[in-house]
Amino acid sequence: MNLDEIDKNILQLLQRDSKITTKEISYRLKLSMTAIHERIKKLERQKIINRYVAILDKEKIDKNFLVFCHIKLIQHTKDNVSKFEREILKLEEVSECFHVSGDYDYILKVCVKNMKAYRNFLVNKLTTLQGISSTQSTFMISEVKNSTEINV
Amino acid sequence: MNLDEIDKNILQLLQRDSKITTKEISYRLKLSMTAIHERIKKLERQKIINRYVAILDKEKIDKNFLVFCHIKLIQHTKDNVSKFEREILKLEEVSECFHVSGDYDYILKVCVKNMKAYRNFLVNKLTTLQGISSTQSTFMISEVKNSTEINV
DNA sequence: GGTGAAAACACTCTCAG
DNA sequence: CTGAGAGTGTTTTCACC
Repeated sequence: MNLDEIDKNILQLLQRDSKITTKEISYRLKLSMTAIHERIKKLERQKIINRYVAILDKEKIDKNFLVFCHIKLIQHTKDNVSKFEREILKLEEVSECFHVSGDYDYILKVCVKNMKAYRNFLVNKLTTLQGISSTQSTFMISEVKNSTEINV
Repeated sequence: MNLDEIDKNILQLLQRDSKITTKEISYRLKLSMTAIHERIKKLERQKIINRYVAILDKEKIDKNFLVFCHIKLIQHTKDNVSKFEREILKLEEVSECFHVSGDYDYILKVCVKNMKAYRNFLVNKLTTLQGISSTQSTFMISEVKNSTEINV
């Protein structure tokens, strides 16, 4: 896993724009195309680069109503937890779900069209799951920063 | 913006794997390469596809300590808010920041190496910003789902 | 809207050094 | 790591449905 400065630079560039060519990277980092190519392939093999994805404009596809939903479970038995987590994976409105410490057990990031769609999600999907003790919704007013980039 | 079923299918495929070739898409959707190519270019021009990025494995690059940091501001004057938001953008540890309704003003998603690094971020970076009334940290125990895909 | 084909080009990938 | 060559995918254009 030992990443040198060149690897880190490559990862930074690819995190910002994965359509950048090895040619362009080799030009910027003053290395041959082959060297850059080998390094990228190695990073992919090591699964340091997990995948390449297209990021959409949430507003343009009418999914800009973002809600953080905090969930408490009734019991934290192994069965309850794993069943809940399996069900969450199936909900397409949930883009992220983290098991967390603190006042509640899970934080969900939910992406829908509007409040009506959120209500529908809450009433007909989320709260039909077994084992939920309470939910608390926090609504996004505006997006200040939303990046997939991590500083390496 | 009117997306038909073909556009939606293309967007779904590209959100899952942006390295998929137009050839492969045309095969799956039973359309010619030319048609697929034209549609992708249109989606890019319309900025429905915002960008293409590489997603890294947080664990492998030693940034798997994820914290949700809830922030309250002292005053919500325009100056305070815009200055705070500008400063947040500069913090590389903050991958996401949303202005939200509810008990606090902002939710930050912070990605660092470990608790020590988080403490350092909190003490030396975040809380040196002016206008913050309080912060509350919620730590990730485990990641259940973490997707960039949105259902179109 | 769509097809299919051809040509030009760019990038990826491999290999010898 | 480099440079060059082969292979593959992209991009554009065309005539046409």
